[in-house]
Amino acid sequence: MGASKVDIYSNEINQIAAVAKVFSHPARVAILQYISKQEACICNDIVEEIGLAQATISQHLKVINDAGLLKGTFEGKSLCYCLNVERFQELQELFNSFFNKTKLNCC
Amino acid sequence: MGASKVDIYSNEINQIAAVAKVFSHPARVAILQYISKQEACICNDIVEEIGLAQATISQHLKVINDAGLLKGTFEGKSLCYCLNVERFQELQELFNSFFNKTKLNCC
DNA sequence: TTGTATTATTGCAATATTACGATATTAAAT
DNA sequence: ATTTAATATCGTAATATTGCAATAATACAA
Repeated sequence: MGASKVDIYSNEINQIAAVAKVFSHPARVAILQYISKQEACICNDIVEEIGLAQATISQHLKVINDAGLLKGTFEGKSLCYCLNVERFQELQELFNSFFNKTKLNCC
Repeated sequence: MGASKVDIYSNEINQIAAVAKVFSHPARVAILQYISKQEACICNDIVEEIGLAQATISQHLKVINDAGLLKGTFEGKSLCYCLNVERFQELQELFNSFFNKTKLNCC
């Protein structure tokens, strides 16, 4: 007991939940927002900006990356974290399709 | 350590994360979907439908309810869980506004 | 190669979530 | 008042998440 029973739900449902989980921690929302705000997506003042330890930020970045939301590129010296806007859009559409479908037949 | 540092983020960011958390468990997504599908929002076959213990479903319903997404009414004998579509719409718009704002200035 | 700056990984402690059985609570029916 | 049903709450065990310090790994510069 204690573990989510992922196997009893449809793929669609698990997918929605997995995507939502990415956005379900304020640090990750803040990171996404910050990354997108940067002029040329310049990098890791994220740690200073947000005020968590570097290890913690790195961990959150991994979660964001696993969702396909990062597009890493190199620009001179340092790694550049960049939002994968296409994927981001994709997730938005996934959400909207769930919301719209759910709204349809309700009392 | 281990607890989310909610106080270092803006209200907006915390709000997004809180809303996402509701949808971040497949059982809750399934419940929302099921509730909306029901003809007149008739009630708690949710337990049978989803296949978790009654206590567990009740727990998830509490989370959904705390987000303002339930509109309980009585219809004859038994409690009727009903989706609060207005609130649901509100959350959708919150998400979309975050997504849209974030998409704007990116490389 | 050696140093330096940046990011990732590991190990661990604190906290949160998930799930369930058992036990209330509530409301209608008898 | 009792019974019966539906739902909520409590206590507890299992698992997951969050956060950090310490330690790798990586890449560029000297």
